[in-house]
Amino acid sequence: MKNKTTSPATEAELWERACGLREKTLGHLAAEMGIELPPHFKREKGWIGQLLERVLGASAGSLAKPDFPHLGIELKTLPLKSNGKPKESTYISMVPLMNTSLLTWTSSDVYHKLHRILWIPYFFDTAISPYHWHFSQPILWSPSVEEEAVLKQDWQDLMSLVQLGQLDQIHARLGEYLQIRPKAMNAAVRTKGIGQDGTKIQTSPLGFYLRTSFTEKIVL
DNA sequence: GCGTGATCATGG
DNA sequence: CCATGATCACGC
Repeated sequence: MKNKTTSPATEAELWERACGLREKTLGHLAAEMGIELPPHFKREKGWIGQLLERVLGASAGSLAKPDFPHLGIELKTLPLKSNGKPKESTYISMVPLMNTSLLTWTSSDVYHKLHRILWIPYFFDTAISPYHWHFSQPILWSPSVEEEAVLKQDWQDLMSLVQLGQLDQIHARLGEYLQIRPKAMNAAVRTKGIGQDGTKIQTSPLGFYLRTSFTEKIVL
């Protein structure tokens, strides 16, 4: 992708740009940026997110950052079903598996990423070409006090399993708003973690995700 | 290998 | 139909 928008100076400017996306099609937006949809669209799972980074002027690439560092705002695309509800869970960040003893909720990646999010919803529909998919009304969101209390509890519960060497007991059914699922190229990928006896083991990389039922409350 | 962007594909 | 567990692409 070639064209890249300059970074928005203020939250208001970012919001203006985001609202300009409303009702636009994916194909139209790509054309404006001088790029084409990839031929194997299904395999390029992050393509829309990366397009929006460019369109809205987010910081480059895969650095560990909020997408808009000076604004403290994270950018997330959100696929919607035809009924307007989210189709998928939302990836937030990797689960730290080593050296987590001093980590707290407010010092965690999850806390910082969820502090403020610009959601760009779009209608996901495999019955038509992705070229014709429409963006919807953007949402600038921060968790309520009540929501953050639950998120914090989920994070603490899940992280305690990580710290206690109980990785084998972690699965996606745990957590009310937050869940942990694999996050890797495939199931053969290994990283270091804490095992049952407290020693270092090789294990699968994991990620924190927001449940679809939680993001549904955001878009409704 | 790790972290960014996520959705895919199948079993229940 | 749906969430879980698995997977895809890319930068460095």
